[in-house]
Amino acid sequence: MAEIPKAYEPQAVETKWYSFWEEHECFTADPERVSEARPAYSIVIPPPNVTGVLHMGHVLNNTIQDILARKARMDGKEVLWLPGTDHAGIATQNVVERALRKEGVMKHRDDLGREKLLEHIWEWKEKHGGIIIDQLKKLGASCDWSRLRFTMDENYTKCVQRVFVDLYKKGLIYRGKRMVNWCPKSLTALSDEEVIMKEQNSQLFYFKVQVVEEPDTWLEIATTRPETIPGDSGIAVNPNDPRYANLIGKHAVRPLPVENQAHLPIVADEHIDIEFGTGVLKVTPAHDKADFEIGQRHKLEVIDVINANGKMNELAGADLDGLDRFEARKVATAKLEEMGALIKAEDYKNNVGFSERADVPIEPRLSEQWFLKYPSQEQSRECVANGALKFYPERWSKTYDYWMDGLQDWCISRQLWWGHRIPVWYRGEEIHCGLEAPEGDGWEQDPDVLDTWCSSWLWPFATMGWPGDTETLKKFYPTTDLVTGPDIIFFWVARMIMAGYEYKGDLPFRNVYFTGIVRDKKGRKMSKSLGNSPDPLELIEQYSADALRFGTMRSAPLGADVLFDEKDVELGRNFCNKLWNACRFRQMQGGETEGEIDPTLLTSDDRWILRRLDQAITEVTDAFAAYRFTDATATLYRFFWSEFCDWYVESCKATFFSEDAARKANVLAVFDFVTGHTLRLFHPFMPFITEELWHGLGFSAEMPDDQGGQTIMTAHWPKSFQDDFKEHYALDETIDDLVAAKHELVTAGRNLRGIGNIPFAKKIDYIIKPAAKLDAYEVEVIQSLLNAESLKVDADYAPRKGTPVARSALGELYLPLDGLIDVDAEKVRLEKQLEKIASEIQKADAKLNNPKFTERAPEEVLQEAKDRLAEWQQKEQQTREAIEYLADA
RNA sequence: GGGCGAUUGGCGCAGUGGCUAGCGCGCCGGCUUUACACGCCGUGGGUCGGGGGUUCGAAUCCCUCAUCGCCUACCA
Repeated sequence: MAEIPKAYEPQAVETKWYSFWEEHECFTADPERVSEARPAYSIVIPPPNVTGVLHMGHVLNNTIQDILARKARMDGKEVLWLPGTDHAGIATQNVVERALRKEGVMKHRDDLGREKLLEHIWEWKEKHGGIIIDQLKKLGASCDWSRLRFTMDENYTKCVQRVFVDLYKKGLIYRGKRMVNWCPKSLTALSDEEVIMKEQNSQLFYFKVQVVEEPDTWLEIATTRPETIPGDSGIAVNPNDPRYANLIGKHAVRPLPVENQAHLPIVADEHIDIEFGTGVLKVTPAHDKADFEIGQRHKLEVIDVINANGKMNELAGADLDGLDRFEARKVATAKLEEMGALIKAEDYKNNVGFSERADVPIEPRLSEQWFLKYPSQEQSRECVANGALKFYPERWSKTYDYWMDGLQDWCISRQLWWGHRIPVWYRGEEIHCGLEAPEGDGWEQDPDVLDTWCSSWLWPFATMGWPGDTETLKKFYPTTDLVTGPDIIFFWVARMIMAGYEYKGDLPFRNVYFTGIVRDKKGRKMSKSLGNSPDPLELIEQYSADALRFGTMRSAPLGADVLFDEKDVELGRNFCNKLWNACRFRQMQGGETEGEIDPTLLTSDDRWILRRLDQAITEVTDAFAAYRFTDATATLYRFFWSEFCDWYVESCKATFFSEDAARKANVLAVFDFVTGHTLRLFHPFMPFITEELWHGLGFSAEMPDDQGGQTIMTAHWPKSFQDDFKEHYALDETIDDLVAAKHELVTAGRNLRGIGNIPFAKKIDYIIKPAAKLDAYEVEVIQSLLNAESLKVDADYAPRKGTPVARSALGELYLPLDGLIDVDAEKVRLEKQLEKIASEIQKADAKLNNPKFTERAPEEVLQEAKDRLAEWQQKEQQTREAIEYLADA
């Protein structure tokens, strides 16, 4: 047995064990090992962006996955945790382009051209793509790294293309000219999910237009976008609006001087909100989704006045031509005012869609794009509704269902270079969709690439070698659990489910655990600009990975956001230290670990801690089954610190310092039994320190060597004790009462020192008057826990009236103080206590005097209430006596 | 506009019909007690967001109001 060093040095220990696990292939999944006796457990990582660095969200997410994977291994399952990274189209291209501009390699991507830019991005990927993988290893992630995947691996790319071609042939993918969300900065179309609505402090401008047929009539219109007036091709009112009924079918003239000064038809459309503004809408079909649809209904002209880059064009008129859209808004407003058409401008809050990546307002734009009609919609809705696929917390299934109910076709083409190129070729009017370029000359491949999510929605099976019918796929698909954030429920989760049904005929995972969002302790979202996002690597450096994991899990309840506080990590660190020192203390006692427990030598404390351990095993195991990791950590914390260290270990000291070798050996055996179980219960949460201590205490010697290494990783998950075990060791309930009474007496006894302000270190003499015969062992332990010089057992003890006393079911514990008491302070304390007792008695009385209660409450509830009243009355009597005594003193 | 969630001691949370509403951190007081000051011992501190109802009994179930958060939405 190697000696456990005095100070825990996590950095060296963590590196050592991670290498050990990797060398011994502890993370490797082998489909051949899967059998009835050894079921498969699988989980695919939500692939982080290949250029990403580890943040607190990853820590939370991957710690949970690792906990699940490690627990599954201890349950005897063959575990595949499949890792990988995502090429993250726009994000990555942005990052690399920015770097290249900074380095002066290019000003704009057109300077380099497609091929060259892609070379640079690949180069970047090779250089930085491994960073986050190394960081996950630091965290302790037990992924099967031999299967590391990337969404632009050759095989993966083939999957993406194959699916595209298939859906094209099924008629589910089509090309069309539609209104899309256009990002004027990235110069690409975006899906609805990539647009984030943000509330803006805007202005609502009221201006007037003249009705052509009735020159005396002016219509007032409210708009937030006066710069698009040149793109207006109609005026719309609600058909049920009496104010404007007589104008329908007539025309109006734009106030802005533009080349094309046509008369705009006034149309009636149900979509117009009578209440809003003036109830009159200017219709700009080219620059607003709703307007486009109104335009379609009334055959209005589409006048595109904004270019792809967000600048106005010549159709906007000479005044606005070439201006940025926001600049143009100011100019247009000034122009309206100059013309006397502006009535007023009022402050107004509205929601504007922003590009998720480029963070600029998106521009609705008519554009030729590829769209996808979602496949397997019915099955995908059904599996969540009927519980075949479970969401944790369950309430997200409503969100899911709501979205599935209103599915809109997905715009999948992106005007980018980094990504999977669309497998379609054109030659004149001809079009070819296939895995290979068509035969013959003159074919041009579509320049666009696919939305990133258009590859990641295949992740669960594409990473397992699909479309080949591989062993991995057969054994590990569908996966067991998916751990991800609810923010990508539509982006990713829903789409994976649909792809899973469409291509594997089965759901992709059975359970989805939605983590909360990691916020700072003030509840704010973590962000670079706020600077409130700690670097997990620094936290690991300072506190250890185990501390970070435990601290995070301890404050991350299922279904709630995580308010991250570095204090939590500190607590994790402190806990590791406690664990470490408790094990060190064990080792300092010497003795072998293989000691068998002799049931005849078990003390009440031994039995009690075994019962507590059994309880902890049940609680932690149940918590796992319900994905309640916070509960599991709370149980472990309570059990190990409050029950094992604070009471059991302290009780053991009486034995350890005694001369009784047999008794000592038996306590050590119990101690080892408990720590052996505890380390295993902790292992999923704190893999490194538990492995170190497992070896340090010599438990590894008991391990089967079936994976080329002796490791706690494959030790069996503790099971709740069987009845025959409990019987053999006499672990019956009566133990709990005895030990609880003992603890109560000790705590109360320690409190007696408070009366005279006697420091705990001072050895003093207590006298105990036992209620029944008290074991010599119990007396010894109580004396030790009280740090008493002596503890005299005297069944006939007749204390002087008012001697401080502590009581519990075990008996009475006296501390003769002989004039050390501060009479006044003590009196105040007792008076206060009396008030509290009186109020409790009143409550209990009221309850028992209520005939409805006494008639209808069940017998045991009634009895409890009676007992409680009696208890309080007794306390009242005792307190009165003490006060009386003080008055005499 | 619709939906979801939250509201319990200073802070973060547990507690879904019945013990005196718990826990962690913090606060306060005392301790170099033979593992651990990243520690030990102990004390305070809450009319469970407001109001109403159901019930013998409500933090817990129902109604209502308030505040906060999240998601969703083509009110320009």
